[in-house]
Amino acid sequence: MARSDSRERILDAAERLFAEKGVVATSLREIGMHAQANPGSIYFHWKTKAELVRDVFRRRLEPLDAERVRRLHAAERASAPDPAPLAEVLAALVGPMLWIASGADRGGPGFLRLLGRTYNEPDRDLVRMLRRDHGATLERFRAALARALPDLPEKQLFARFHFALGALAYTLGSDASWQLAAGRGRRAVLAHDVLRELMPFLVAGFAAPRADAADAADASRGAA
Amino acid sequence: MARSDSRERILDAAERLFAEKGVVATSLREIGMHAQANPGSIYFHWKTKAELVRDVFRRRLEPLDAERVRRLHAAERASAPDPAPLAEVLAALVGPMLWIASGADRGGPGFLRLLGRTYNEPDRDLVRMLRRDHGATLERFRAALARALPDLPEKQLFARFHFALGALAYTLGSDASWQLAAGRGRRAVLAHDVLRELMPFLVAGFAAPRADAADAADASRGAA
DNA sequence: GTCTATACCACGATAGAC
DNA sequence: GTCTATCGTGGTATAGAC
Repeated sequence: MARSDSRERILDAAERLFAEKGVVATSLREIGMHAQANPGSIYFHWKTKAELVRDVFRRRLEPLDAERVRRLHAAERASAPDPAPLAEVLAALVGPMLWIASGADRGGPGFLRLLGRTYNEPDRDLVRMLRRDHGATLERFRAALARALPDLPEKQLFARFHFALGALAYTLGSDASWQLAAGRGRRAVLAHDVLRELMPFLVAGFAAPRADAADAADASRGAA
Repeated sequence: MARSDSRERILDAAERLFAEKGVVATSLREIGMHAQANPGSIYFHWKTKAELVRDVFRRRLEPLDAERVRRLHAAERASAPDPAPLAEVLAALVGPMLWIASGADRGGPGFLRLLGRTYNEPDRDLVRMLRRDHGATLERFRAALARALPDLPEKQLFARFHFALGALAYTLGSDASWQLAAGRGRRAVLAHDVLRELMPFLVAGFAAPRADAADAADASRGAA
């Protein structure tokens, strides 16, 4: 297939370069070079750079979203009529990333890194696009967490959900986290370790009691 | 003072634009326009764009670092000869951000947002510069956390420290978190609320037990 | 369907008038 | 100390040969 051949090569090269240097800093010229395709030929497959970016993410996120929802539903069925327990919901959110990390045909650790970085990237349109295409899945998890923690006020739940996504995104995106087990040399193993460490941290964080008055006063005290 | 006048205006404009659109996406022309200064005149004060960026961060981070270290030392003196307790160390790390958020002359919530975004920005040199200039403070906190949690293996502590920084960075950087209490309209109040919610989440996360075998197996189970 | 060549523009940075 | 003018580079995107 002459068509899909070049198209996939371009997507692969773009994914790798985006993960390394960021989306905005990667030029179409560079993508073309690394894909052994001509920069100009990218415009046969996509109208603009933004649409190429969209497809780079969609190719990986659609299976990831599907797997997350599948595991969430499985957990909910297993515990019905009670809501799925907190640890199960979080495992359905985080676990499929190990599945991503362990398969090069699913993007591997490189895509996880790209994903982590991009969620916090200051490109308005890019984040907006991600939210439009894949926000529904996150909303399902927010709702499942609300059912698992019926006593936690909505505002607190929302805040903690963001903390969890932040811990996930930053850890996957940061260089430092990939050096955690630098001795081993293999990145897939590393992502596995990091994500496994994340689970108890998140479970405990979500289950934490509210801040009492003393803590809050202490935290907000300014300079002398 | 003709000198510091324009210089400060440029720093202010750069800070605001960096927070809105990101460092790489902001041009010197744009900074000059918003600062009511000529793009070319920026090169009188700084040799390159990178040095301007460095100063934008340094202006805010040096007081922030100093305040963090001051509060950490205060906590350590208060509990000596025992190590400072976990909650106190975390409060010294997070609390001074409220102090930043509450003062426009210290950058306000805008700078917090910039800081949150930049820690995850894929610009290698920028992150490297931040680490070189201000990594020593974070290292002090890592060491203080190790003393507060002597039973937690170094690798786990390192991972959890990254989770905490991630939750902090993402929350401060994300647009969504700033809409938490959109009804109130005032951003400083909002940053205050968000950071106060963060404290119990982090304390519980750091104090969490290690993952047991069952959890780990569950989290790593792939697709069917 | 892919390549070459190129238009067009904005970028960072410099030189020199004032 | 600030401005204008401009250079060279490299970005996205297009036109048209093959």
